[in-house]
Amino acid sequence: MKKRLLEIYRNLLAAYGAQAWWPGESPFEVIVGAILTQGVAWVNVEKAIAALKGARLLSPDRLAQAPVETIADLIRPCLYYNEKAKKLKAFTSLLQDRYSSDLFSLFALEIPCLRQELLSVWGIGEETADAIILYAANKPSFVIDAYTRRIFQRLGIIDEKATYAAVRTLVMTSLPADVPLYSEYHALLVRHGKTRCRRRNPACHDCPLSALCLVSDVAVG
DNA sequence: GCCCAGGTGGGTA
DNA sequence: TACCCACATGGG
Repeated sequence: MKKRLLEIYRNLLAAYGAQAWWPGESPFEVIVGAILTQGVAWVNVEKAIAALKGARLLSPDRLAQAPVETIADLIRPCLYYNEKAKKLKAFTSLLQDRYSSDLFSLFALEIPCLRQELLSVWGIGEETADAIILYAANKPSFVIDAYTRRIFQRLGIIDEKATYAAVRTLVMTSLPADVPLYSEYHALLVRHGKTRCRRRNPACHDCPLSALCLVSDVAVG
């Protein structure tokens, strides 16, 4: 499996080049982006982050002090802005209550503890937690998203019923725990997914991964 | 007008 | 466990 996953990685890298993820000027900005991007295109997140910056609210303390209504209004371009304003507050509350608003105290935890701590926050699920661990804390935790599942499914690597944990474990037990590798791999999967493996698209023929596909005639969707 | 985008939580059977 | 729904903008 290791050989196969690395082969996929190399093909994607050759086809699309390095993706330079995650865009963000600070770890906190990465976290905010990770929450705001839930179920929404990144262009919308950029607008929201710009608005938060403009209002000088892009820091744990400032965000913790700001009313949810104010935050919601600023992040309106993102979908579900009321929900997401609450999620941002939930995270800053954790940071204040348990880590004296110090991000690096939180990041000092080992990956399993850090992951549990993040998952305990309302609004942070597995994908968001792993994105924060990988791209903000710079620790090796592979991010599984809808594209990853779809692509691996169409390649015949995973079952459509595979759980998040199962896919993540498969990848993490096969690949070395390497932050640059995990970062780039996830970014490339998203890039490929956007280009080729959208929900309604038929199977990938004529694509960088077609030679690696174990399934001859993949079902749509 | 329609589809869908770098998800999560809560409710029901 | 396994679905189903709410959340509710903006670009192609």
